[in-house]
Amino acid sequence: MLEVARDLVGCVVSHAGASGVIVETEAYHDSEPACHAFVGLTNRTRTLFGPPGRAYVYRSYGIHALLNAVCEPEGIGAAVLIRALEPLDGIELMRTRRGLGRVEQLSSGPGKLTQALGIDLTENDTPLTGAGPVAIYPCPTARGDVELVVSQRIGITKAVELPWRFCAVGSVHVSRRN
DNA sequence: CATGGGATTGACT
DNA sequence: GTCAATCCCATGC
Repeated sequence: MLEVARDLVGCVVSHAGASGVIVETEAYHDSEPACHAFVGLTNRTRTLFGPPGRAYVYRSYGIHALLNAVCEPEGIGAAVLIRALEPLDGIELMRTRRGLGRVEQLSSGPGKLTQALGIDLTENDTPLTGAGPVAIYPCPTARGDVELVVSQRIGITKAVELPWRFCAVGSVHVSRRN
């Protein structure tokens, strides 16, 4: 799971005419209380405990949709939260969806990037492999080898100490800089 | 069936 | 720096 979180930085996520390069991720696992799957298998966490390579999308604070990639085998509740993107294609469409002009603010946060890509709860439990509406794949240009900085996860109240956040060094598109 | 708490954001002091 | 918006869902009565 941590390996997936590291590998996803530098990959491309695309949906509905827009795409971006992942510059920030966080890992979550059912063994620690910050993870939704910590409470066990419920209707909400069904996707998390399902097969890997699918999207877990949920509503945060009643307002935002947050995108995760489920990443451990079926029966283990673990996922990687996609926290920020560097816009790649469909930037005008992203601007329209976000109602903003500045590229640095189009997708520099987990709620912002789903809005920019047009992702909502209907994409929950769909495959990320290319067979579904949301696709994640390696960056076509030589962007794969990114230097990472590891830190504590953001915006949570439990298991705050785990160093499970991964950011691309120097990116101006991460949600919060060091 | 009622309640409370978020893996956030943007507006405002 | 503070704070409200807003809804899904797990929990408890």
